[in-house]
Amino acid sequence: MTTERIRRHRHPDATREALIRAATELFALRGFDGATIDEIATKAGANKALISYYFRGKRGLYTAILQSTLEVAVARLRALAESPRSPADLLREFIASFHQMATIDRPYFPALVLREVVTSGKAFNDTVAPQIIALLQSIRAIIERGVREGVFRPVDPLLAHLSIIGSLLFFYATEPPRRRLAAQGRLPVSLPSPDEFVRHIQEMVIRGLAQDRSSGETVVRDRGEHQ
Amino acid sequence: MTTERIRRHRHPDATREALIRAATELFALRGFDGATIDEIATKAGANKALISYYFRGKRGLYTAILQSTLEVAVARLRALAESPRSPADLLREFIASFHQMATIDRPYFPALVLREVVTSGKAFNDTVAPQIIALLQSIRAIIERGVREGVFRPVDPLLAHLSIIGSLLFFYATEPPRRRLAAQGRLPVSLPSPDEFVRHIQEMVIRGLAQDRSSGETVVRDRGEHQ
DNA sequence: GTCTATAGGCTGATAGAC
DNA sequence: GTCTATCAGCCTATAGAC
Repeated sequence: MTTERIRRHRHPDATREALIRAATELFALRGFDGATIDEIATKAGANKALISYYFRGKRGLYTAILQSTLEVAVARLRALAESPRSPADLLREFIASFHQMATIDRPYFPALVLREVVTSGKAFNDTVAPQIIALLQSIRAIIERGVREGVFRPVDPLLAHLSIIGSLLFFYATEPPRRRLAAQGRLPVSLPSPDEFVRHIQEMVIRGLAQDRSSGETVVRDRGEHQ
Repeated sequence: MTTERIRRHRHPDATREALIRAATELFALRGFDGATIDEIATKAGANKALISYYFRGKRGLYTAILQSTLEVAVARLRALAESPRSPADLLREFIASFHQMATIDRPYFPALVLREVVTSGKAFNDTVAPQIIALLQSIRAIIERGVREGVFRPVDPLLAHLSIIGSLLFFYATEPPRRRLAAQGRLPVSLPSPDEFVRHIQEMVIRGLAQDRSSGETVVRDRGEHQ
């Protein structure tokens, strides 16, 4: 009974998934060019030739990771955008959901995506762009509904999308270096918890988008006793 | 009268500056590892050996660019933070100033900085971190004054700083790919002008930070005729 | 499926002529 | 200051044994 048989019996694609996990972290940390297949294989506890075997090379591994990561984000947000709840609630929940993904489910997702968008490398046109546009469409639907219903001021949906996504990606992608600076005692302020960030960005977005009180024709009860 | 003599006579460090200009763009576009000294030299119309001559190698060129770029940003923001004008005005002006820098003065600054912060590479600790902290201190001073004066709600200055800077860096760093998508007709929305973005982010920030009306003890004149 | 060995390309750096 | 020529190192990919 060899090691290989045991491993394969327990989990069919253990090696494949180990490679994906290791590569996700290294691509996020160092970028496509900065990460080497040697490092990736070592970290995954696998042989580097298996990257070609499973993914047809380094680029294939990278694209597979990007694709599957974005798919999850797109599916989540699409489901949210179709919900009939209030636009403000949906944005709040989107931000909370992003937080869950960026800290628990896919910790390296923000750095990975941020990097790829800035680079707009070879994977961008076919793999990334359509997914980014799908994300935009979902946010756009929520915002436009909010504007129609008179709870948001009339904002450009693309601009709103960019400022929300930009804040989120930037915050989570820069968490590791921020933690490092804090640990070295070089930050002049205390580090807020991720929960505090979620609340902060929710407040900034909702307040930033909110329709001015008593200035529209839709808002009527400003000083009423109940609601 | 050779070509070299003419060039040197016109401008002492023409080659040095051509290398910096070319490298800035390529580092911003492809990252430190993605840009090659061959490309940089060709784009600059210089010989690649001159990178070692002027900057002691590729890394030295990169660090020099990062350093000088951040210095400019830090100096500008520091001057702003020391102004006695209203905190809201200062934030508006900071955003406008960032826009000026990101579009005219140093077009590749956002992508370059965003990349370096995400990577937190070798240049980070000595060159980048102190400058980032200096930027934070300036924004922090403005925000804290606004909170003291009762015009901003009590927010964590680091969180406010991150959401402002994150939006700005992300927006300008992703402009080229966005333009490309729009040119291909693949964007489902029209592309707002940079001016519209400036106004949008100014509104989002000021509204997001504003103290709720008629809820603080500091705000007195809400309906006064003058002031 | 996994591994070893190796090929082949590209990259950054520099010695030395001009 | 600039350029040519060259080198050593590293990187990805893969053929072929197991």
